[in-house]
Amino acid sequence: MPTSGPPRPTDAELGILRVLWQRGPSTVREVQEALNQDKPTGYTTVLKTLQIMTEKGLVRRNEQQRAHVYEAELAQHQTQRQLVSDLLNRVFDGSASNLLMHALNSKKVTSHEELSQIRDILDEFERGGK
Amino acid sequence: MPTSGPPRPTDAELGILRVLWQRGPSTVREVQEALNQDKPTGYTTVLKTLQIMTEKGLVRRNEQQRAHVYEAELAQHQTQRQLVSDLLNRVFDGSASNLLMHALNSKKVTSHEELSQIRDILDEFERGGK
DNA sequence: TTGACACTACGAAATCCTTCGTAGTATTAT
DNA sequence: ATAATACTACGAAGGATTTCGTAGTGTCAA
Repeated sequence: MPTSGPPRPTDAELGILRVLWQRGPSTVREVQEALNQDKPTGYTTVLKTLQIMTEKGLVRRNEQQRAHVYEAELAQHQTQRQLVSDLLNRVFDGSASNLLMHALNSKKVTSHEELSQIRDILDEFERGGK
Repeated sequence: MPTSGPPRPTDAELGILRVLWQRGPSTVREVQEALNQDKPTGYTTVLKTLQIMTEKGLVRRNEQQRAHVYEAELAQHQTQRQLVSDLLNRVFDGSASNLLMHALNSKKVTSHEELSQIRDILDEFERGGK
């Protein structure tokens, strides 16, 4: 068994990861400016958090340039899977149907497109077995 | 606008809420013994956490008896909705289909019953508009 | 070369989370 | 009545999270 991957990211860490997924590898400055669109965040706050995330294995750091370049260790979909799996177990006793029901109900609107997209996923899933 | 409800429960708090949802209104002792099935937990640890949860509005306390009786402030389904809505926004950019896909993939097995149950939910949702 | 500027490293404060020990009070059994 | 027992309240320790200031160092233009 391989070593069991990075831990669940905290709220602030997730905010940074979202930027990295969207922008790709980025400097502290770039991340900070992206976060500032939403909410004022000090430069050294972002720096420190990224340093901690490096220790945790949530991001990887390239030190070739003076301004280090950070990138997410896991792809977005891997973290998404980790977090939804966590919620499924901790809150929904593993019931995916229950989870979906609450997801649909919690949204203001759900388009017909999205619903048929979900049906496609179900078909795919039922056929492929996997 | 009404005051915006209790905060997101932490991990330990969620463990206690699960017991309260399952057992109904319970004393500290009862909660502690239930938690001990899974993982050794000190009595005063449970007590203290329940006191904090009372301050946060996560549980309600009935002090009629010497051993106070606690019950969850929100029904299980309300908290489930809160948490899934949170995850949907913070991690999935509101895409329910994306969330479902990861939920299905993250499970070891998904029965045909569960899949058709999910289809029922979709039908219900599409028809009712609600 | 030297001053302005940008970047990293680090320490530390403020808050939260989790855990547990101790003190105080009430109940129960002998 | 008194000792054992059960319960609440409270403080505090230890760790994690989030934030920011300061120091040190490198880069670049005038």
